[in-house]
Formats: sequence, structure tokens, C-alpha cells
Amino acid sequence: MESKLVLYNTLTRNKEEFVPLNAPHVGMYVCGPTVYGDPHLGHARPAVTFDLLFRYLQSLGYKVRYVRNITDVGHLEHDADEGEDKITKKARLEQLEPMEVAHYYTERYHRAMDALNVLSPSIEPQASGHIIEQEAFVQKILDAGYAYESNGSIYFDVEKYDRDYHYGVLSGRNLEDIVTNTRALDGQCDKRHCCDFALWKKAAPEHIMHWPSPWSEGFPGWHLECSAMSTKYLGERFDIHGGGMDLMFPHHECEIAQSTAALGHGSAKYWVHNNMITINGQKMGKSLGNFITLEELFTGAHKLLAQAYSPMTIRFFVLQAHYRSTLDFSNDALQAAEKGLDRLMKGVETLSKITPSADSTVDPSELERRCREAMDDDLNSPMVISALFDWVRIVNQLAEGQQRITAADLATLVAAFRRYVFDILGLRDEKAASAGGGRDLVTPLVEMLLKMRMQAKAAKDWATSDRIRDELTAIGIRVKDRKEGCDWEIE
RNA sequence: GGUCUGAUGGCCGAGUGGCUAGGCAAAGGUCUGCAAAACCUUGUACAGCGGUUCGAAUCCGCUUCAGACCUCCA
Repeated sequence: MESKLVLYNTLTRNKEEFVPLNAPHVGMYVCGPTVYGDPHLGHARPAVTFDLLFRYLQSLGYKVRYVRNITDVGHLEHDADEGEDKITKKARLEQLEPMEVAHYYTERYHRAMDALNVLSPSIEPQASGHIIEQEAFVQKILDAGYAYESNGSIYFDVEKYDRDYHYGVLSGRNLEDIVTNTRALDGQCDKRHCCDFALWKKAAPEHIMHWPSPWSEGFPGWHLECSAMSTKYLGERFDIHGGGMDLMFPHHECEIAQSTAALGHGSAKYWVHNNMITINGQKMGKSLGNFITLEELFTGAHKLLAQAYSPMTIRFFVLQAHYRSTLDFSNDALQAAEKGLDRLMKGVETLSKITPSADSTVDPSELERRCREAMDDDLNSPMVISALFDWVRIVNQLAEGQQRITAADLATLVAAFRRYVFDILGLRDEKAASAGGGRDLVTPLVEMLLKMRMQAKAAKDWATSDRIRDELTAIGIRVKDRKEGCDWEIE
């Protein structure tokens, strides 16, 4: 842990050295998906960003407990207003069963995360499984005097809280400004103040999901689950809280208010926010209806997609930009990412075939140093990738005999590539993986044909040698002539 | 309207006072029987205007434009 990791803390608007509260343990909480829709490209951003942080912290030797929630307490309603007779309308099995919907989308989310090689968090708590904890949290806030009951619902008293603490520390807002700039919405009559937010909401008849509580049959407020579950699994104080920038206000602001009201202090030391993915310069999101699901990206089935993009292309695309910058979607950018990733993976492949020399003309410790410095500087993955590409060039020069490397230096270089490409950036060689067992069967056959081709070449029988090459190309095997002999790969 | 962020070469995208980011695309070359692959070389880009400085893409001010949040949203 000699590294000096620096993270940008939204709370202080500064890069700060990362010092865990309880080294070597690190507690990290990240807002996960709402499982009432398919995961889209936007979801890939925080998933990959915090996966990168999770992986890097682990590689530094920290024991990380990474908690990422599943929001499955939504606001599903029966279609009660269609004028049909509700009793005769549907049989039990035809009615919407919330857990079925949540389960379906949770599974799809997990499948997409696996494809992106996003590691499973340590704990993935569901909001619906923590109603008791949430109710207890509401009670704490009530006991502290920062909430009130109104018609069976419990609201957070923002005005009172703001007098004692400060509502807006994270987003940099002041209550007055928020008040003057908040639109009046319907259904707020139960609140004392327009900015008060619900901790517990009494369920209207059409609400499907509801639980008993001391106050009413209802459901927890939107911001409560993260406070309750982070406290339960990481304690009253923990290290990192992550999520998308769009959650900063009001969600994270409210979380801070809830924790502070209930516990007397905020919970997370470092607030880390990833930026958005844009499409045509606009945020890709549910409300704008301009998102592309991950499945559509993987299959190419979307009118804006010129082709299918592999999960690793998506991951690499995300990693090529710094997590706090917006990242603009386009086919050109994705295609560039695809080719770049291919070049990187080929470099790794080439590296495994290098023969060591008696001396070195290169210093592989430079790669490790550059990558570590980049990661330490607020997870600058683009800089890591840049360093790796510089070394791909050197690897190619080594393969061409233009540079030399000793066995010891080669081992260092291989270790650095493995560490950063696979362990930290979390990339996977999809081609090698998919070729897998098949290649073992194919290899001797291809080698035999290539041997015949070499003989034909030696005899200057170009017709035969070209024919072998063309036939192989036709079935997807690319022949690459080297200085001595030749190599091949499956397209 | 309020709060905040950003504008980098053909495209994507780092960099935050002086030192080549990188990838993709493009052009030329080396190698090769040819091709592919690989390698080498090439692009003086930092929205505009002013200011600070020996020196600014980088700091300050103004202007223009774009985006985010203020409502569920990664």
C-alpha cells in the first residue's frame, strides 16, 4: 500500500488522498439499478467505474466490502383507471407480481454485468428485503425530531434540519434557492414545506407494494433504502459512497440529511460521482427515451447502431474516458474502441511469444510506474491505456527483433500487462476465450497446412501457397507471415 | 430563472503554466514473390476577445455555445 491514491471528493470539490477509516478494510457503497427496466449503456458507466475502483483497491491490498443495492421497491400501480371491473378483470396469475418483474430485470442486469466482466459486489441488498431496517431508520429520525407524521405518511423536516445543520452540503445549494426554484407539484398537501421529502408513504389503494408500519400500511421513501442498508452493512461511518452525478441532488443530498439527522453525522467520507454518457450531446436516460440497452449493443439490434459491439468493446469504450467526463456515444467512437482493444489484445498475445535475450534495451518498470501513477491520480484509466499502448508498440518492436529484453525484464513486463489489462482494467480476451477448445482441435490442422505452404513457398510455387492462404482466409483464419516462418489467428 | 460543469486536431479522448498523451481514421515509407500483419515517419489542435506572466490549451475576466441538476433517472 505504498501507493498514494487520490480521489475526487464531491463533498469538498477537491482531490483528496484516500485514507481509509479502518485500514486495511474499506467500505464502499454504490447506488445500484432500479430493476424495472432493461440495463442500458448508462448503467454500464457506474458499474464499470466502481468495478475499476473495487479492483484497484483490492490490488492495493485493501479488504473491500463493496455494497451495491438493488432498488426493487418501486411505485408500481395497477391499471385501475381503465374503467374495467377490477374483480372480474384478471385472474391472480395474470396480475402483475412485483417480485416477478424485479427478479426478471435483476437477472438481466446480472447477465449484462457478467458480460461486461463487472465483478459481483460483496453484498447486493434488495430494498424490499430491508423494510424493517428502513422503518427503524425512520423511527430514529422521528426520535431525533427531524421528521413529522401527516396523514399516515412521515416526512423529513428539511427546514428544521437546515437550521441545525445545512441542507445542501453535497450539491452546493441553499434551501432558499431551492425553495424559490422548485416547481409546485401536485399531491404535496401533506407536507409542511415544499422541500420536505417522504420517509414513509401511506399507500394509495392502487399501490401494489406495501408493508405494515406503526404509521400506516405503506412503503419507504425513495432515499431511505441507501441510508438504511449502508448503515447496516458498512456501519455509521464508511469510506466511499458512489453513484451517478444525476443522483447528487436530491438523492444523495437526502441521504446525507437522513444519516445526519439519525446519527448526528454524515456517513460517507468520500463521495465519488461518475459522469453521464451522452448521445448526440444529450444525456442518455429513461426520461428522454434515447437510451440503448446493453443487449441491443451486444446484438446490434437498434436503429442507431451500425453493428454489434462486444461487451469488452463497451467496457473499453467506457474506460477510455475519465469517469468524471461526459462520454459521447457514436458508432465511430465505438468502432475506434473496438479496433483499439483488438490492438491491445494482440499486443498481449504477441508478448507471450517473445524470446528473451541476454540484455535489455527497454525498461519495463516504466510501464508499472506510469500505470500506477495514473490510477493513483483519481483513477485515470485513459492514461493507463495510453501507457499500455506505448508498450504495445515496444512489444511489437521486441517481436520484430528491433529491441531486446532479458528473461527477468520480460517477466516484469508480462506481470505488469496482466495486472493492468486483466486484473485492474478488467478486460478479457474475448477472441481467445471464444476460440477456446475449438482452437486446440484446429491448431494441428492449420499448422500442417501452413507447413505445406512454407514448402510451396520455398519451391516458389506461388499458386499453391496463395491457394492455401486464400482458403484459410475464406474460413476465417488469417495467415501472418513473419521474418521467419509464419503465424495465424482466427478472425 | 437558480446552481454547477464543459468547449482540445477528420472522429473519440487525456493533459491544467514551459517537456510527444493515447486510440481510430488518413498519407508516405520499410519488410514481403504478392498480400495481410507488423514496424517507422507525418498532423504545431486547444471556442472567441482581453488580461496576468519571461512563457498559457492550462490562471483571471468578459462573450458565445453546449450540457447536467432543480421531477423518477447511472
